Amino acid sequence: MTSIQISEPRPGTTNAIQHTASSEAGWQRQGKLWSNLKELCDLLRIPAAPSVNDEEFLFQHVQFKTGQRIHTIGQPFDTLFIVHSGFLKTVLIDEYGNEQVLSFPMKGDLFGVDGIHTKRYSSEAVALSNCDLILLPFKKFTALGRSYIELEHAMYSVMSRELVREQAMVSMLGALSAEARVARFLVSLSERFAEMGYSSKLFNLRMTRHEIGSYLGLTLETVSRTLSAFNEIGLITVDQRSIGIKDIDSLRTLRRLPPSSSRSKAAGKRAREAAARAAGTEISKEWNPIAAV
Amino acid sequence: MTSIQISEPRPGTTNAIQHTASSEAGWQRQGKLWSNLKELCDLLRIPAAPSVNDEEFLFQHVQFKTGQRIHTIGQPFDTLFIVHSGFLKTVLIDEYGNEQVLSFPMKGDLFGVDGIHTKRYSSEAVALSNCDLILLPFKKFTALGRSYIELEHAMYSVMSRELVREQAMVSMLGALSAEARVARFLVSLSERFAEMGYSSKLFNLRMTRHEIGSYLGLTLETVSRTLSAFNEIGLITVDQRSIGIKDIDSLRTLRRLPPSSSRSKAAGKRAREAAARAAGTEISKEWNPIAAV
DNA sequence: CGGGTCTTTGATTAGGTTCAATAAGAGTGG
DNA sequence: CCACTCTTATTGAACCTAATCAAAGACCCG
Repeated sequence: MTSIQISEPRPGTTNAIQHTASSEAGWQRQGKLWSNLKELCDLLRIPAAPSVNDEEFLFQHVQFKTGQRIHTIGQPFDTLFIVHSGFLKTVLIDEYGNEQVLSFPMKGDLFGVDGIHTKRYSSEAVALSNCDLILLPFKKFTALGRSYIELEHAMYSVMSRELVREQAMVSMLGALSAEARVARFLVSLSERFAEMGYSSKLFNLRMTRHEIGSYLGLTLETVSRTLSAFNEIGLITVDQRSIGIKDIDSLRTLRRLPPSSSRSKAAGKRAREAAARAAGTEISKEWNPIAAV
Repeated sequence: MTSIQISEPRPGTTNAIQHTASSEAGWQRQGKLWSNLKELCDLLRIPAAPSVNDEEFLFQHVQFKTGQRIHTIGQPFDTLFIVHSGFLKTVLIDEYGNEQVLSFPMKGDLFGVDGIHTKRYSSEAVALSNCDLILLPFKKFTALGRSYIELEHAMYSVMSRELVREQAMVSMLGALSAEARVARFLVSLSERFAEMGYSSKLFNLRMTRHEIGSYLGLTLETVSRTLSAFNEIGLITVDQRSIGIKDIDSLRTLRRLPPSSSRSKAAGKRAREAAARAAGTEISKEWNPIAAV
């Protein structure tokens, strides 16, 4: 959104979480200061623990501005975060300082989980827009889990969901073409926006082409070109950060023969069944990337 | 190892877990039938809950033979698995029947976690060798967690570790060249074998080139060629499934400029620091893939 | 308005896939 | 025990997708 990105002077360890809700009066008007358990569960899209409408357990909100870093790699872990509003990215940084985008957390997403194991965050989270986050002190949370079984289970569930998401990501990176990746990315964004109550047909990207590329294992040029190509064949409209979805079904089914790998003899069998459903052969030579699935 | 692979007629839902330890007498001699909590924690490489040397909680072992399927996609979830001995693979299967290998669980690894969220396994696990697995009925386990805090925390920890592993995988697929992926794969295998008490210098691959390729997002040909190339320049020796590690350090530091993506302006700063350490420039044009890190 | 960031588009290159053919094992059965 | 088959592995040659290099345009914010 803006150009500040990462520009913040790396808040020392605790500093990052000190933007308590009581500062920056202008911004906080539109955000709540505390949420109860019920709201948490709703936000996380997990069956709310009905027994715990208890008002005594409240979780603090914190606001971050575009470009601010929520936590850094190696910082001692003690808190999980739930996105109440806004958009972020989580990134890994290699020894050359290159960023690898891992996820784009948005409303209802949990992040910080990677810190549990080593007691230090293994990734970095940055606000891509002004954000309202809910703090989940891990100790407090596990303690609560012991009293409220549903909550504990919810935690497992959310972590499992994250794991499945990562698996899907691995699968995508391992097996899909550039166009298919971009297409799926758009579809998943569209669906997320729908869930959040925004338009699924017209929305603004909160991240740069570079960040999308990193997330999808592509270069920013390829992302840009692919979006332009989708635009030309009428699947979407593109104007900078603004995306209009014109043909979600084509986007959803767009793919190309996996770059190979995969196909196993066992696959042969299953492929035949699948092929039946799929009906119609694969893609012509021309620029017509839409498989008839 | 053998050719049975996946050939099993897809055990109906419950069938898969019915190889109770009391069948197949010949094989079970060499495996334990039950493990206590302490052994579980040791196996999982997590700080053992010292208070729970309790002999009353025992977990059943189950044996699987090469090629047998432990669980299938969509099968109702109720059990986690810990590998006591043997080698497996977990795979996702797309609509064309293509396999995407997600992991190669071995001694001390937990799998089945992806089933928690949807109550159904989202992946399939297959034995690549004869295996001895420990069953962790999820209900029983969470119940125990409530009594033994350390155990609950251990579960979070292991799940977090899995998540970090997946993140590393995503990062690798998104940013590393084919040679670097294969090199890292060999290094991680070597390290795992060392942990398990085997030789880190000479070992047999338990999986096919095809499976490695799927895991690394490459074709089997590329894997084969890369191994041959490593062999030629003396990093390893290869003879079919047998791998000899000759220069682990070169394998560990081998990489190539990320295919792009990544490099951000912020990276510029960090890159300079990193470059200092890195000292020495990148790779010559010739086939000399070893960076001087 | 000016500098910086982000995006688009073109031309070229190259890493990795694809197709194809051969070889090497492993298991089976006569 | 050897022939036969099936799976797995190796290697070559051609092709193609996506990366790289380069340059210009759009947008944003001070």
